[in-house]
Amino acid sequence: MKIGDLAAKTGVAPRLLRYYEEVGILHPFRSSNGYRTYGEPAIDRVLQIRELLESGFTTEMIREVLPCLEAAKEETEAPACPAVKDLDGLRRQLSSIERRIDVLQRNRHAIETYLRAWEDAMAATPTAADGVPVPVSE
Amino acid sequence: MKIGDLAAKTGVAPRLLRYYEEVGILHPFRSSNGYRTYGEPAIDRVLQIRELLESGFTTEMIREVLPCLEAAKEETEAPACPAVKDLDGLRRQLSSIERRIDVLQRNRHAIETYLRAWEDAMAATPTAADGVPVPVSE
DNA sequence: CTAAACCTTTCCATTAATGTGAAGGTCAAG
DNA sequence: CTTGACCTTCACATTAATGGAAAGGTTTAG
Repeated sequence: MKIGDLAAKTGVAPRLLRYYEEVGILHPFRSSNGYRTYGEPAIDRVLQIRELLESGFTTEMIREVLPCLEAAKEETEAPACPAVKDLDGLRRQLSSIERRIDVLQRNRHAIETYLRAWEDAMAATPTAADGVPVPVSE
Repeated sequence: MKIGDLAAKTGVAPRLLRYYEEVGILHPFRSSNGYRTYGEPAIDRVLQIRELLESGFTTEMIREVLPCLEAAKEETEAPACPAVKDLDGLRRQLSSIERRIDVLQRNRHAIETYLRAWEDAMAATPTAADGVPVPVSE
């Protein structure tokens, strides 16, 4: 698969696929003409990368955790050794992720509460066309 | 409270406090000499901003949700009206947050699994000083 | 064979968040 | 009144992620 094909299948611009290689999170082969060549697994890997980037990971964090995320997918009982180099780094990543889940959950809850209050108010109150409740004089 | 005090109490550089004002997520008063003046609530607000930034929010997202997060804290039954301008934007933020929680949880789980497998392997296997399991010939 | 549609590398631009320094105003302590 | 520690604005630098164009090689279709 050439870079354009992978771009088409993932919706990620060729420019970015080259960038991901540059920062060491994607490792295409090269065919004799110098063209990058990707296998099928690259599709999932790129989608995974996008997902992580959109969730606020940096490419550096991704470089650390991606090998282990992929190793975790293989049903091998004994862990393969890709990320062995820094087990502690991995633990730090893990607690960073946990902190962020926590923040996200707290804020999700606050927004839900706020939205629900608003929706209740909308249901109980005459509203103008723009959805803003009309003040009720009493 | 002047900018240096707030910086000291939050651990956030004055430069950044000015930046947060510039992008509209922090709103100090000005005293007659032109100095920025912050009240006590600014401390929590700044800490909240840091937390959100570190969890991958942009200042733009923060500008959208912060008023409502603060409104949600007040126990007022009827929602105050700060973020009224874009209730739909808020719903989009909410589902974006939910997507991200999802991604984070999936990856937390994968990393936990991987780490646990590694720890088990370490416990069951002779290890060298650097913590890397020694291959056992059989 | 040629033109279109790929691919390559290189370099420059942009946005967000942040760091840093210059040039100058304010204020409190000595 | 002067000095030092603040504060102000303005401007430029940097890093990460991304966009884009230039100049040139390859491949495929006609």
